Amino acid sequence: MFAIRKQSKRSSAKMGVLKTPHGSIQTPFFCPIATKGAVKSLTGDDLRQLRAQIILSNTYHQLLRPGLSVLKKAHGLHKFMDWHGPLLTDSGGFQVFSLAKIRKILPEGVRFRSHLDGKQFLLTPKKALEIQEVIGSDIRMILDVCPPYPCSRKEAERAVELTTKWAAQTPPSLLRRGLGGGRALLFAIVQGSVHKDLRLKSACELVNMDFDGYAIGGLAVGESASDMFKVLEYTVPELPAEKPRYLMGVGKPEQIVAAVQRGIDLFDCVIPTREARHGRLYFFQDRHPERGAKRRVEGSGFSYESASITNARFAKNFSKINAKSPVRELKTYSKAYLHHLFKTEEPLAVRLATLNNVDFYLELMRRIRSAIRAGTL
RNA sequence: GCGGCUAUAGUUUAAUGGCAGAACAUCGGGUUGUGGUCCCGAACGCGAGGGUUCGAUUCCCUCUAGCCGCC
Repeated sequence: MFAIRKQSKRSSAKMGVLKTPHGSIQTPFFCPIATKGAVKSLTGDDLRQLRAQIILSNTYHQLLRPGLSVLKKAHGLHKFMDWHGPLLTDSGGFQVFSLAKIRKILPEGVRFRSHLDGKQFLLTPKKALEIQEVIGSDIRMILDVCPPYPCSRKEAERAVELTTKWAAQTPPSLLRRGLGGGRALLFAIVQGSVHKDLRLKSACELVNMDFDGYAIGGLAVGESASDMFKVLEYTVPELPAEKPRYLMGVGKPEQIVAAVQRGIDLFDCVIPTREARHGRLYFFQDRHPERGAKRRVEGSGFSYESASITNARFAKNFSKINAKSPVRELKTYSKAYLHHLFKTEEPLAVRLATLNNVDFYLELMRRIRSAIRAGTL
């Protein structure tokens, strides 16, 4: 299921292959986000052109729209959206955090009042798995409670308690490993905010249940980057290295590199897609890494910049958006043209920017994997 | 040519005899398991001249320009 091909001697970074029903994934990898069933503005063909390995969707949002009856009739989200590679679904646990105003945490699950029509419904751990079954995802997440930051110690304790309790309700048939090659993978999520004892407790309890992989949740919700890495330092070693480790919702390129070095195999983040829609573009700076590089990524041998393409300096910059990209559009259009598209609010602007940023993140992961292979990370 | 109305930021405009506000545009910053084309910040202005007044963008006169009528 998860085979480690190379373990770094310099750090906890490792390279491997993760098998899923819709294909194998080279690790470490990054999931572009398709919460509502599309990586915003991109098609399935676009994702193939980008050489995406896997994408992420969301239980809560898929339940609301299109809803289970449509998804059943569509024979799952893969066919519906023309994406035939691996698919990961978040459980709805993040909406406990992001939609805090319209939900109530109960012992048996989370009661949401739909942000679309006000209808109430109860999302239980069992229901979350049933929805993910209908979606047909390859990697499924246990419903968790993602507390805000800062939060009281009591709130963090309760989040761990419920997350463990709900994980323990997983039907045993879903946990038996090695049965039927086509079985979806099931991951549990470690909580505990920034409290070491709670994180260790949460990790220990979940690891004993023998899930296919383990996620670290409740980070990148407002705490400082150094607090986040402190949590990783003591939490990651508690998670078995022979199973994939997933840092949810992270992050900036340098944070991904640093997390890989600490033993993380899998990431997702809205940064590339959301920032693309706001005109913030990511570029590698291979030619002049010293000059003008906004960020140098330690230990990885590359520099990058993120810049607002709407800045005046791009108005007459006729260099290609990305001459080296595997994506035809990025090799064809200039930065000046993309600048113009944003200034005039042409929808094509969002699409080209999204292609660029997803391409950047996927290339980042390819560079990380080759650095591990080369022994430099 | 005559009469009326108007003139405030690049644009559209608000208010005021005592610090001239906004929106869009401009310039810059932000965005972390997506309720998001969003959030934050900056620069930029009283058509010209004269008068009244302690003080005029505001009241008065002249000019200039624009709009609307009438010849």
